[in-house]
Amino acid sequence: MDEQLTIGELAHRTGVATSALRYWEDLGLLPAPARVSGQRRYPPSAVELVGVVLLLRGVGFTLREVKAFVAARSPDGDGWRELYERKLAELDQRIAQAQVARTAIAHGLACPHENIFECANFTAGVTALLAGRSLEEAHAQVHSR
Amino acid sequence: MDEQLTIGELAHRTGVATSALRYWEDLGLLPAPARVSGQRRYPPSAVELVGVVLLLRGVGFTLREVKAFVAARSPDGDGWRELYERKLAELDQRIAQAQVARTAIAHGLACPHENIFECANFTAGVTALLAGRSLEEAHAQVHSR
DNA sequence: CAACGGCTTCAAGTACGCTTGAAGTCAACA
DNA sequence: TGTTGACTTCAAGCGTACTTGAAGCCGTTG
Repeated sequence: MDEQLTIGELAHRTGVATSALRYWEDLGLLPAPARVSGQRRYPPSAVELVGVVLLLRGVGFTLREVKAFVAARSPDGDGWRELYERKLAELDQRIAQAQVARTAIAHGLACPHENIFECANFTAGVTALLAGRSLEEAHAQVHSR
Repeated sequence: MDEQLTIGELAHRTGVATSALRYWEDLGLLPAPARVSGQRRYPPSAVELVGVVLLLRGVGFTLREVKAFVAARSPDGDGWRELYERKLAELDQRIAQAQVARTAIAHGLACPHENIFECANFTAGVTALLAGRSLEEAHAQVHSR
């Protein structure tokens, strides 16, 4: 049936603008497809490839990271395994943070306080987040505030 | 002890650059703090406020969305409740998507295929994602191409 | 044949989220 | 008193991820 897709059809099926698809190709994110009288013709599998890009971009990876991710698989070197494991760990962190945010918002909804910051439950996750970000020099904090 | 924080101290405790804090203030994301001879002095609660911004920004909300989120709480109107519920729903979607990505990557790691797209498990989540994004007009697809 | 829709390239513009640099103020300290 | 360090404003620059516009090619259709 549909052996090959024009860029318009691919855009239609993925919800990604044709301009974005060309941009992704320029970045090396999508492989340059075959051409018929100058026009791009994509194999049906391109739909899934675009889907993977959407998925990974959607969870916070940059296009360059996504590129490394999808490109890593072709050479059967061993680098990709480490990369995948790192990405997996990053993703787990993101998920954890998203769940912290989720409970914070949910608590914000349930909590009658007008000042949300007065709720310990609300600020608990925030404080944990900050603990990993503050530039404390480890000591100098033996005597807390 | 530390009643008031300078911008440098706030930056230090949150890991956010002073330039970024000023930028956030310009956007209206952070309230303009008190001044001592021209310099900003933040209440200790500013640390948590910055933390909330970090948390929400970190899960994919834009600064304008975060602004709406934190600003919504002050007027005791009823708009904020709807906003919070919407954000909560968005967040649940993000978490779900992140988990789809997680299982996809994990499967990519476990799967010996050199072409990941040949794994149904890998593409399953992608296909679901695309289903919600494709611009199909429902009919118009009876006769393909 | 002419017009139309969809494709092509290339350059420039846009939105977001900052950072950087210049030039200056201010309090503290030698 | 002078210099140091942290702060101030303002304008400009930067990286990411695109979009938009101009100018043109190509195949189908009236």
